[in-house]
Amino acid sequence: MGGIVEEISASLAGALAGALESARSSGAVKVEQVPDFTVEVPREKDHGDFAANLAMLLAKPARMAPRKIAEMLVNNFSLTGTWVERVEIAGPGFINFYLKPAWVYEILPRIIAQRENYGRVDEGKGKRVQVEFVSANPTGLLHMGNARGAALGDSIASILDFAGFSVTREFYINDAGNQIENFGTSLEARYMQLLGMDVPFPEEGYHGEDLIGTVRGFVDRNGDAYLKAEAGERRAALVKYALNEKLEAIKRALEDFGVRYDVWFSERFLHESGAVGDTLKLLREQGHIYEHEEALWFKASAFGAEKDEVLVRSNGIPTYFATDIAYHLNKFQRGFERVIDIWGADHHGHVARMKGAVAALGCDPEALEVVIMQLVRLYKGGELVRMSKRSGQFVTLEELMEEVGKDAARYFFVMRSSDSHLDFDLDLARAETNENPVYYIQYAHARICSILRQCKEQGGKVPDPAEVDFNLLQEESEFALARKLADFPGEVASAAKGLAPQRIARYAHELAGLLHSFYNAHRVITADQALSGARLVLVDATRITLQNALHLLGLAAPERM
RNA sequence: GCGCCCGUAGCUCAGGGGAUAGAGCGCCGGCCUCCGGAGCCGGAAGCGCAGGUUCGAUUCCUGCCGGGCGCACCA
Repeated sequence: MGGIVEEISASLAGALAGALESARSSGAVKVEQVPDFTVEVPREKDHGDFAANLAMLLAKPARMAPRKIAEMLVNNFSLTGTWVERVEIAGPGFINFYLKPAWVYEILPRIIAQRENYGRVDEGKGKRVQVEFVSANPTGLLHMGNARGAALGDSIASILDFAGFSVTREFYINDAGNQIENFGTSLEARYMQLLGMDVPFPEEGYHGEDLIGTVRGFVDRNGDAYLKAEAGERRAALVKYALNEKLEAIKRALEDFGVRYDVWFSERFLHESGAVGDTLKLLREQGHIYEHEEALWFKASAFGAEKDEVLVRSNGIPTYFATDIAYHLNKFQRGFERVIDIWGADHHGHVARMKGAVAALGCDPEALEVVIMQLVRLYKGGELVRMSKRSGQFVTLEELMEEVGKDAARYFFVMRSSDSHLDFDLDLARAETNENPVYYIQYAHARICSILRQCKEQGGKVPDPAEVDFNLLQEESEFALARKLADFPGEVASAAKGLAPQRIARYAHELAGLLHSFYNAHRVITADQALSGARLVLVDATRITLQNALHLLGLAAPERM
């Protein structure tokens, strides 16, 4: 597994290290250690296919001019058995390797053979990793921030899976605690109001319009049966009904968005199973808890946080933080080696104390990674739309999908880094649907499919790569396309390492661009059968790679548009 | 005030210790008798400011300026 680019880079590095060895044993260069050098693909084409910085790093320890060292290394470097055509010393002391162009075409048979697995790498070595994302309160519908979290989390999970990790996608259901109490009083007020009573709506309640519809459904079923019931019983019935309805709506919306979870984890379970109490006990035994003004505090400041935090209020009710600690302990108890949380920027203050709590429980705080995503700002009619469940003003995930489509929305959310703000101009997204980059990529895929259909109609087929002469691919745009295909495994590895789906988004866009350029310059199906065969393999390999990249982002790879 | 994130082209954003910093939109000028013009080709235009580390800084560090978000016995 891994890419041809990585293989060649590694073998060149090995050969250079060997060259340094022989230069050393002959006494030409005097250094104690081989420095940590790199063999990379230079940005400039004119600087070769690969370039090494070894000579520059040796300059100081060897007390020699870098170009002089480079010369010595090159003299001790054997070209036999490699793709290297020539070596050049350039600039301040770079060693630039120029390869026989055919090296790039080695990738094509591999792609055809690996199909939907092309691009898989083994960064993870099967390590178990959990990605928890969205985890929206089941008290309303999903908004734009949740949508970004969904697109990000799902793509990160897919990329990690492709990079060799064993991934679990998890949604944490906040179905207990303070907000549920609040939810209950809000529902109760709506219930009374619907039944004609003049009761005030709680100021801090959930003002969302959707709640009225939910309660109306409850009334249709139960009528005024709960009017005379005891308040606690009434609220419990309302909450049970509403939570179920909201959660189902959330599940449906996420599924329509292309997101499927492995685990839906209930907060209530943590309370009912005694996990919260056990966790508090554990912390207390370790001496990380103290009492102050009748509340129980966690010594978060002892673990690098800014200040200590309340775990149990003076009224005896544990805080959200206490429950969250129990939840994270549970995650580690389930055997995950990496635990990744995707949070909105408004929760970033929570990171240090959560890591502190993990450390206090004897787990490795490094094993908890929190991806902070900056908030989404929604613009409509040139004005900022305030999104808040309390105010009831928000655009839901469903509405977003209706307006711009699932694929466009998902691409938009992951095309930029998570720690970059996202200005989502709804009008623009709606008006310029055709200009959305996702169509550009999908169009490239559909275009190839069209060529392959054409080929089939004419009685032809994509030949077995073993029978193809790739030396016929002499055009620059052919080389550039194949070269880009070879980059895919490396891109997957970087995206996984950086939890950065935007890398895949950009890669797919660039690959599509190269396909379009090639397509406009040259015909695939021509009278020249040998050349057509080579080009068919080239575009088929492009189709496979585009499809794999699109799937990592949860986007469709349409055969027709 | 303290903490985290961000200041890159007119706009929205990628990138990142190296040798000539990219894309989309917008703007200007071209390209189909031809496998899908939802496309292609060309052009103008940029690393907030000041120090520091380094052979080399747009990238790392410090300070400043500007923007966002946090700093509850809320979640």
